[in-house]
Amino acid sequence: MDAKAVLKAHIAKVVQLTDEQFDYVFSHFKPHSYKKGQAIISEGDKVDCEYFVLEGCLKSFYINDEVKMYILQFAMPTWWASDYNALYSGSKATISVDCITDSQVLSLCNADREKLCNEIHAVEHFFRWRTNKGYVASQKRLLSFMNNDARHRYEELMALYPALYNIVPKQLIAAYLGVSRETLSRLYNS
Amino acid sequence: MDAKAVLKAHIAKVVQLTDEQFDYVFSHFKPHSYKKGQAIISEGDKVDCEYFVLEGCLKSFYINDEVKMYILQFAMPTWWASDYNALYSGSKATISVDCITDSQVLSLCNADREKLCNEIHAVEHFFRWRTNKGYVASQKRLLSFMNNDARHRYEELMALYPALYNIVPKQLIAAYLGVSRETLSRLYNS
DNA sequence: GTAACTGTGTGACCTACATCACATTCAAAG
DNA sequence: CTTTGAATGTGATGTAGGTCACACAGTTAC
Repeated sequence: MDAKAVLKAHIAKVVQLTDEQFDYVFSHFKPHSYKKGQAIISEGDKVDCEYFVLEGCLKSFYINDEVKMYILQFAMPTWWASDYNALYSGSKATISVDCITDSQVLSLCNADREKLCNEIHAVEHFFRWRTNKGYVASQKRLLSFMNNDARHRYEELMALYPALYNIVPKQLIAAYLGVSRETLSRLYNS
Repeated sequence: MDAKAVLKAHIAKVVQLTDEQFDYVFSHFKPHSYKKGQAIISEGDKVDCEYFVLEGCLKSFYINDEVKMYILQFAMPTWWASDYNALYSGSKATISVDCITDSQVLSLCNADREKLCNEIHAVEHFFRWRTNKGYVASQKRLLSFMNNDARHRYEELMALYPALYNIVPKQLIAAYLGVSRETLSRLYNS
């Protein structure tokens, strides 16, 4: 399935666009190929775009003063990633995004998204829906953080996204769970 | 300022509605008065509405199997609260909402919100904007949870919402920070 | 081949915070 | 004014998980 078909199917799950509307929407997306390890957004960058994953796997992450990394999100195919705070507010990136594996993505810049949302009501509806999803997922993860210990969160993650286990180094899984890699190692070896 | 004016000012910060449009939108909101301690959404309820706070203070919270409470959000005037997962998905409430102080709120039911979003493009834009805000705030809080210790999170919260210190029992602040009330007590007495 | 680098396991120790127990303060109700 | 109960403070002790140190793969670079 090509980029266009993937995006079309993704949007069609939520709203109906005519073919002309979709073609118009799609014309605002730009395809990109990235290699494993390549950065898409780095701390301090001006953030203009968000990214829709076609193939591969991205991560969005924060690195603190002690150079410890925390992963906000793994982005698999048909997921979106960016530093949304920076994207919406126009501030510099504090969240970075890079590639865990070789990846194909489509970029959509903020101005174009807003333009499309303004021009096509259904597109605005789509993005409201998508952000809702993200919001609810984020709340759930927050609760899981408060409520559950590391083992529980690990099992939750593996149940939800078993594919991650093979694709993603365990260091990164630890950084997503908010534990040290040593602790994670001890968790599943017992 | 009456309910109508408060909501109008709140929406006007984001989108422009004509007076007729706003009157129409407002006609879908219902005013409610609640007493301190009164429940608005209880675990297991069918969730039909979200709530816009005019006066007072609500909390949305989760209670786990060991009857420990975790607070997702304090809702002050002009904030919104509900169990959004249940509201959007039609499932039963796992998140509860109740009143920390006597409160005045406006309710908007899910079907009406969707209807209004569909009928008036600007309203859909408003709700997309609002959910964006919530999403970004939730991500920030998640990061703070992973990155910072309890003292840091406490100071962050007090810097952001100093008003909470006077209004909200410290038990509840602890439940928001995700620490025991004993730990919180030790934190600010040193 | 070997070097260098990145990822992972494992032991020894340390710390932030939870839990339990009880004392105290404060506010509401009689 | 007294009683009751909720909210808060504080000590003693337990534990999940962090940190540091080092060993041992598995890859990539030469």
